[in-house]
Amino acid sequence: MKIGELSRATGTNIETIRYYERIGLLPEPARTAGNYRSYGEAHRTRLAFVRHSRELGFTIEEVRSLLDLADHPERECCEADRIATRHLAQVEEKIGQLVTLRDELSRIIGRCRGGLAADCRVIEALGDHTMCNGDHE
Amino acid sequence: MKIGELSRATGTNIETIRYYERIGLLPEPARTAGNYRSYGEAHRTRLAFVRHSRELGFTIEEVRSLLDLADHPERECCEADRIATRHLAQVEEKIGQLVTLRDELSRIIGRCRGGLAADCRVIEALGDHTMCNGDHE
DNA sequence: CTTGACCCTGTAGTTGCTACAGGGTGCATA
DNA sequence: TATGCACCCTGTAGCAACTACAGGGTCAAG
Repeated sequence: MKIGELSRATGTNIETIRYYERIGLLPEPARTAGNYRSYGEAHRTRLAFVRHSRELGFTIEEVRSLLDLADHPERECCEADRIATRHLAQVEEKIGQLVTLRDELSRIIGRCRGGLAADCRVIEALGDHTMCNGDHE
Repeated sequence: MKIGELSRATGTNIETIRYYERIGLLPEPARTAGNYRSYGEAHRTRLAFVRHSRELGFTIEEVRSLLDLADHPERECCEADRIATRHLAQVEEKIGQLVTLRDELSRIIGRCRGGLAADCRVIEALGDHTMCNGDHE
């Protein structure tokens, strides 16, 4: 499989694939006579793992740890659970923040009376933090 | 006011203040004899506006537009409302994505039976996208 | 034998900061 | 007067996680 095929097969940008190789997430594949990268099924599986993890919001370093575990099936797997659990907590925190943000924005918006910026509620609210309820960050 | 004071007054990192000046979000302040930046109340207000906007998740370019409107009170303010509304939509979309993500993660996690990585549900699920319900991204 | 799609390396850009290195300023204290 | 210390200056490089070239090489079809 050439890199373009792998790209299409996994929905990953070609540049991204080469980037993953450079940072050591993907192993260096064999090369053809013309110096083209040549991938097999194992590469596709591994890249899919990486992409899926990234879509779920794991950082590259977390993906590295998860891959490391996947590569060593004889190890304890608690680490994977720990990484995922910590990540879940972060996602939940982020959701909370965004909900606060959404409420703040909703409160600010929609009061445009089509007038001049001088009377704009949005601009006014942005300048004056004390008008806020929630503590965004 | 010296930069350190402005930093404390607005809860903004000194490097960040200088960065905002460099990219033109804050005007260049007057300088003292010793070449120290010297800020006034107007600078503090403007920086507070910027920080507040950033905390609400507006991009630098959006902040630039909003500042531009704030600087021209004779203009129509609909643009501000438009920017904020678009941003609200983005925030709502992001919340939706994260909720999907959270559900996905919850489903994956917590099935660790303390065994070996070979049997790990987390790693298994990461490798196999077809186990997912939602369409994260 | 040339066209076009594909691939290669290497480097620089993106966003929004943050972190130095290597120096200067200004005020209090010994 | 010296010196210590907190603070400030410029300029550049780093972070995450890619993305986007520039400037070239490969390969199959027509």
